[in-house]
Amino acid sequence: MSNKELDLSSKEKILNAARRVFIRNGSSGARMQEIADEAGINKALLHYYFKNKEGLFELVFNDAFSEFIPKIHNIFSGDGSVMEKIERYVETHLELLIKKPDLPMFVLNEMQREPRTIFSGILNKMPGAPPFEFFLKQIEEEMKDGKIRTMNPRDLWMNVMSMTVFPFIGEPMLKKFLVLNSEEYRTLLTKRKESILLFIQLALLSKSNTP
Amino acid sequence: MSNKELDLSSKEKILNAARRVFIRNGSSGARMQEIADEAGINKALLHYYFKNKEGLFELVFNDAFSEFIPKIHNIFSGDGSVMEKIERYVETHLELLIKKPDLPMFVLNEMQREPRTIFSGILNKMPGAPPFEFFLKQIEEEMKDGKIRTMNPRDLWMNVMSMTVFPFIGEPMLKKFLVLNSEEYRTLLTKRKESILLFIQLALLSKSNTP
DNA sequence: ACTTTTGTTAACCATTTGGTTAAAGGCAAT
DNA sequence: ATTGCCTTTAACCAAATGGTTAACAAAAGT
Repeated sequence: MSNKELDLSSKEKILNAARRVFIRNGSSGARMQEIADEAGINKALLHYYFKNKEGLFELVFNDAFSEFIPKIHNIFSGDGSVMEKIERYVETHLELLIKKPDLPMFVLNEMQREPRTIFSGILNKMPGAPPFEFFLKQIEEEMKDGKIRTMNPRDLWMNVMSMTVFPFIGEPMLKKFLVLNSEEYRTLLTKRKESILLFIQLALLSKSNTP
Repeated sequence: MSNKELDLSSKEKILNAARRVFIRNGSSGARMQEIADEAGINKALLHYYFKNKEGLFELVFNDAFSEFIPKIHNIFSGDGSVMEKIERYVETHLELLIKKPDLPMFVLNEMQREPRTIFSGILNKMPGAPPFEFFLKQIEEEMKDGKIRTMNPRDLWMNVMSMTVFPFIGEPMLKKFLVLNSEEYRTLLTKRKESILLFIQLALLSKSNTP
């Protein structure tokens, strides 16, 4: 239990501890006793406030999306050119990722394991097809109009998300490949926005030189 | 136990089962009994051939790198321009990833949890700094010579790896964003090589149009 | 043939782990 | 003070889990 939490309600202390432990150890690696210890309360109190491990996990997992989803929804439902939306997405997501760098590993790992019934509830809170479908069409339009270079819109979008998120998931591997220590790596991440957007602009807006 | 394994030695059957179970459930989610069942042998036999869970995990984990590391080492120690090396990397890695799509999630997830002592052994089998450092210098050279566009070499390399690996880790999320079902997604992945390389070539070789 | 070594199993064990219980504190309303 | 309600805890429990044992089966060596 961190010092700042001393005056929080027990329920809050538990939730915060659960968040840390689940994110650190994963759903199956997390121990209820460890959560209780880290919250500074008795283990029985976990079950007083929350049904069971699964229930506590669901809350933590759902909460992991709480900031992300509305912001994303906002960006892709709103106005703006493709490039503007990409810029806003990269900026917004990077900001979240730097605040909570271990969230995507946690989320994607748990999602891959079991397409739980749980997820039906959560993923339906996701923007769902409409805004994304619209964005993909918007990309096609701009390509047809010659505003950006023509390519598979889904590949473009896959590239944007990959360059944004992967550095936070592949850190241990990338550090090796880039010959950087943790501090240098973190510094690199803080300058990541400009670097991603430059790369995308070059691919989408420059005059082709290749066959 | 799959049909093809009926005539393998028990040790091999165990290793194969362990691979599947560890990759499916992670180190902490895997159960020795599940491995035994999936191998079609008695649980005690696990401990006859392998010291314990940790030891079995190590073997599986190490083996996950066995194909990757020498191929990578080969590419980056060999001759060729930056663009040629990138092409060979993307092609080689994609080929491995399509064969074993769930390996990067497994590996990166386990690496992030604990910088285990185990890893010292494995990661030292990694090419280590030398070939990567050389490649980064080679990138700088070619940039200085105007052969490819100038940017932070590490950002470039981060982008290349991200676009290659992330689609295999972020599948559940990307499927939502791209409005694709599993089959369509897999089809997209098979055409991924050309799409990544096009994107990189545009960014590195085209004439700039932007401020 | 028989002895030794290797492979395999059912039964067992100790510990861990998620979860419960019953009792005790704390505290506001009466 | 007493009642009743919410909070918190120590002790406890049953199931799951990693690992061991001792006996049995199958090869291999002689």
